[in-house]
Amino acid sequence: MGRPPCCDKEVVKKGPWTPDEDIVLVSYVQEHGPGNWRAVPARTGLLRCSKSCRLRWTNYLRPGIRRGNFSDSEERLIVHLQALLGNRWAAIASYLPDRTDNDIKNFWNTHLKKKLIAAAPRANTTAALSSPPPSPALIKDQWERKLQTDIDLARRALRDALSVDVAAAAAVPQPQERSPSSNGPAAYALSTRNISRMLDGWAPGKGAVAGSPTTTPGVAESASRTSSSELTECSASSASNNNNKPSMLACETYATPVVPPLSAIESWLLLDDSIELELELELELAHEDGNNLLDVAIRNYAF
DNA sequence: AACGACGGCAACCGCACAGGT
DNA sequence: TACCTGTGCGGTTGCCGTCGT
Repeated sequence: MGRPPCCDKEVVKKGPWTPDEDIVLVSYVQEHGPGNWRAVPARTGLLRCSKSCRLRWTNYLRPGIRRGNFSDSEERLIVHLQALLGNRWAAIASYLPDRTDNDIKNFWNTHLKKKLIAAAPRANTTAALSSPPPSPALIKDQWERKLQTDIDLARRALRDALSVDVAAAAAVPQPQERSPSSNGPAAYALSTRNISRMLDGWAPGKGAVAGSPTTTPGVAESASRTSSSELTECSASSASNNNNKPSMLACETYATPVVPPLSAIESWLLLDDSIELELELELELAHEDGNNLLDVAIRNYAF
């Protein structure tokens, strides 16, 4: 299988995106929906690689993205999901639909990793959070196969848990909106935030998947959890207005992604520390005993 | 005030995979 | 079935702002 043709054969611009480029990209996506990224540079005149366009959209311009401070519950959720799923950031991000995988990855690498390392003296088992629990009884291949099975089972059960817990959705802690005063340093970042904000009113038209740049099962799960959100087509004609005003988004109605009902999973994931240590120990034992992660979780937390 | 070290984060790179032909 | 193309994903890089000296 050959490597896909890369844009670097052409003259492509690299580096930070400018507000003008963002507006061009946003306008294009409004009109055509996300996808067919290969056509974007050609049809918009952007001197950007198609991959760069996609990345810019999915990680920054896409509606419904929340940036900035991670709440404590988000932090703990990430830690536990990372322990379960490993560095599968897209899968982890599917459980935090308003966060991008890139954001979560960066947050993990810059904050959580250090935090866990700093907390290591508290419990040696914390190391298990950043790497699969090694079992002397299992050789690497066996371990990996088993891990994959465990992940699949865990994800299925998480999905089930989420689907039956709608009633508890109200209990989901709402992460704090980042205040404008805590914005990043760059004035440009501010402007892109504004672009993102103005896109809150936008929902893709037919054939476009709202806020779902990926087709991974995890995202599909995320999408299923937003099924109650109302999606309405936007007026394509509005996209021709390029004056960077919110009014350019002439959607009749729109829906921001519904925060998924996470209380059941959170009640399991957001354990207190003492329970957490017991669980980690048992998870290691479970691997040696041939049990799966989910059995342990169910046995302990019975969701 | 100037400079260097450090940290955070946006963006890039390259591989893997899925779907179409 | 094999190949091609588009897209997704995780790892890594490099820029830029902040902090300390």
